[in-house]
Parts: sequence; C-alpha cells; structure tokens
Amino acid sequence: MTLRFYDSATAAVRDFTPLREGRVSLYYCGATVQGEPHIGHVRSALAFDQLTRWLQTTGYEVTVVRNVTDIDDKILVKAAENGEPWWALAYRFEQAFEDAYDALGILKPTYEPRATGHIPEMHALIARLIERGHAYPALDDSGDVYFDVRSWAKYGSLTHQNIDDMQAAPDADPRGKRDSRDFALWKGYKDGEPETARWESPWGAGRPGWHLECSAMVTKYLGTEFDIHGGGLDLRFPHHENEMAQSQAAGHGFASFWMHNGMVTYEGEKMSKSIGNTINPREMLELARPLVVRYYLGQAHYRSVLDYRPGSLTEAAAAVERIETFAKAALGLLFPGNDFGYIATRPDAFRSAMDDDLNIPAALAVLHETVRAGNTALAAGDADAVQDAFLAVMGMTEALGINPLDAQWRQGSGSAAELGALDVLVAAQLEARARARAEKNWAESDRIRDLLAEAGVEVADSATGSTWSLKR
RNA sequence: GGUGGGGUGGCCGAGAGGCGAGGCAACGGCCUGCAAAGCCGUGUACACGGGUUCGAAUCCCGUUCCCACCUCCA
Repeated sequence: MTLRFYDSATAAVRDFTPLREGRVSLYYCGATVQGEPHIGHVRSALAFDQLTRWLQTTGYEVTVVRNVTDIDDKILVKAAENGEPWWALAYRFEQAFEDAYDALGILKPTYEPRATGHIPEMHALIARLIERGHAYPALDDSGDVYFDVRSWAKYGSLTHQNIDDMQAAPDADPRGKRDSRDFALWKGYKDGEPETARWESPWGAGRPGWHLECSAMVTKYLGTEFDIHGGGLDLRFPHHENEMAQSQAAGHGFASFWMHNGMVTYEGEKMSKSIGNTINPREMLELARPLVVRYYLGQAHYRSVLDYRPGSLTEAAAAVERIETFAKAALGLLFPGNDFGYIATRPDAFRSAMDDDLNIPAALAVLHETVRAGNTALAAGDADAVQDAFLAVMGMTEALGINPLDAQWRQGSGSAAELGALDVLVAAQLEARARARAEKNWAESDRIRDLLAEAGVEVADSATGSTWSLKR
C-alpha cells in the first residue's frame, strides 16, 4: 500500500508524495511557553514523533521544525504577575516542555526556532503583505498592523468556513480594524509594557502577533513550499487558517498537507487550562513509568479523541508488560550473552496499517499477535519461530518508539555496579531457593520468594530455572 | 447560527457492505509444588427507528445524544 495521510485542508485521505524525492519537510506547532505542559501538549508532540519515525522507517530523510512561541500576551501578563522578566518565565517553561518531551522519548526536531529570534523575517513578511494589498497599519494610532481578511478570497478555506457565517466574537474590539476578523501581524508597543518586549519596525515599535512567527519561520527553514504542517486540532482555527492566509497571500505555496492531532479529554471533556482539568506529564510519570505513558498516549489513532480516566495507565502497563515479558524471554533464549546484533523485520500487515494514515491501533494489533505467536513458540521451544517473532517485535516497537529493550527506558534502575551487586545477591537467594525446591521444602522456597518480593524483586519459575526482575 | 468529528461488547479502541482487529478486565481449562508469566477457550458489540440489499456496525432517510472549533488554547 502507498503512504496516505488525512489532509485537513481537503478533508480527505490522500496519497502522500513529497515535494522532493526522498525527503520530507515537516513543521509542527510547538508550545506557547506560558505555563507547564499538560498531557495534551505531549500527545501532540508524540503524534508527530510517530509520524516522523514512520517516515524515517519508510526511508525518507525528514527535516522537522517545531517552533517555540516565546513572546505573547499571556507570557507578558503572567510574568508581570510573578514579578519576573517575561523572557525568564518563557525560558523556564520551555525547559519544562523539553523535559516532558525527553522523558517520553520524543525525538528532537531538526531545529527548534524561537519567535523572538525571527523578528526581521516577520518584518519582511509584513512588508510584503502590505505591498500586495493584504495588510495595513491600524486605522487608529495604535501602531498595530493587521491582515486584511476581506482582501483574501480564500480566507476560511482551511476550515471550510465562510466569513459571513462565522459567529462574530462577542468581545471583538474593532480597534483600528477594517473588519473585526482582521488579525494582528504586529502589535504596537504600549506604555507600561517591558522595554525588552519591544522591537523597532517600519510601522512603529512593537512586538509580533501570534500567527506570524510560524509563517516566517517555516519559510525560512523549509521554504515557501513544504510537505506537512501539523499541530493540534484546536489550532486549525484561527491559528492555522491565519497562517495559511498570510503565507499564501504573500505568494507562498505553503503546506501540501495539513495534519491535526485529536484532543485529549479528561473523562469526556477537553483538557484545558481554563477548565483546570489537566493532568501534567509529571503527575502521569508518578503513576507509571515513561514507556507506559508513551504507550498509553500513543495507542489511539492520532486523530481520535483520547479520553483519560483514572485506570487508563494501569491497563496500558499490562499491555506493555506483555510485550516486554516476551522480548526479555526471547532475548534470553536467543542471545544469552546479551551481545546481540539483529536485523529487525516488520510484517506487511504492520506496514500497511502504518501507511494507512498511521493506523497505530491496527499496527499494535499486529504487534500483539506477533507476541502471542512468539510466546507459543517459546513454550514449544521452537527457537526459529521465537527468533522470527522477536525480530518482528523489535522492528515494530522500534518504529513506534516503544522498544522495551531500548536503553532509554532503563532509567531509575541504578548504576551498572549497583545492578551487578544486586544480581549477585539475588542469585545467591535464588540458589538457596532452588535447593529448597529440590528438597520440596516449599515453606522455605516460598519464604525466599516472599522476602524478595517485599524488596521489589519478582521471581518467576520456568522449566529452565528461575529468573528475577525488578518490579516497579 | 456556521464548520467538523463522534456514539462499537464490562472498559479502552480499530474497522467501514459478507470473514468476531487488538488490548485490559471477567470466567473456565491447560501448565505450575503453589504462584507469576504464558497458551487455549467463553461474549450473539456496533445510539434509536425506518429503508436499500441475497447480505448492513458499515450505504440511504429520519430521530436522539455527545465532543471540538468559530475568542487564548496541542
């Protein structure tokens, strides 16, 4: 099957062909760093991480740009409330986002530009839009510059809306606008705002409007035409609509595909700061280890709503452990020395599921079926079949970023020296227990197992002996 | 008012005219000294009412409920 993605602009699944052979350019909206990340932000990044990985797995060279919007109204307001510089607040939260992304194994973008580093590019874009008759300085003396929505006939096409059918914003302040839907490209400096948030411009001192930075930065790094623009579904309007309008009005072809990930809800309602029903990555990571959180957030189709309820993570943990248990057992059988080198494989059914607009639920079904086949082979002692399953499980989990054997998930388990010491101690206990079992001294055998269990060491017996693992 | 997305077995979650995706939970069995893990089996699931069809969860009509966006939002 050929690679196909759902494109929000045409509202259809279309065959994906990159502009340049073998290369894909992807831009997706990162955060406005005005607060702690919540799970919804992370899900979005994860969705595009899954996309990136699949494109790479398919053989494309992918350039990924994700922006950081480090200047906006809320950042200024919150910083003022805290009595700290806005740039300090923005940077602090930028780091919090990075930490959350890193914890879940989200690949670093190729580049991560900040809005404040691209003021000249924005000026050039504004000038071009004014020149082409699609933007104008405010009719009052605010120093704002607006995009002229009525001058661009295609305005609304991304979200299939007609300007005249839109509900007028109840609190729309027409200020110096020609139309209340005109949006700010540039916001004039106002008394009382920090001097550090003020840049000179041909239209007066001020700072950038929200949508402009993405257009300016995409164009700078990926060109006037690029393959995929992504972001959360809630960014479709007005953010992406405005971005598309201003870029195309400037004469840029802009994105070939628009991809939007679904929202995360909390027991049925959209998670958002204003409602206060958020759960942040840190809280989630207290409930489950990073691999489980990643599995949970990534198991639904990226366009579906993902509803979080207490208990969701426990279920995900069971599924992850199933995969992990097989992977470890197969590894032990196939590569007893742990010095393994293998060529991972991917079943056709997995590939076609992924090619079909990243149908990860269907892909996971293939993964689980493979695990079952592997367990059956393990029980039958069929090493060839175990190996087939193992290589496929490796290939699939790697493509999804959830390989349980990957070193990145082995956190919090101590140093190699500590683990080595632990191994010797536990091995001694297991030997004693093996002797007891040989004598059918079940009381002693169970005593040792309980003792280890209390210490967080789980013992499992099998035909070939007992193994242990750290229970989290 | 406008624009989208939905209602699938106890729960999560794919699918989209005929073959019971998958996971979690539950129950029964096998294995096990007992467990754990694993394997096998068990559910007459598609919001409701009509219709089309040899055949509908999937198509059509109607009803109903939910969610998102139209204002800052991943």
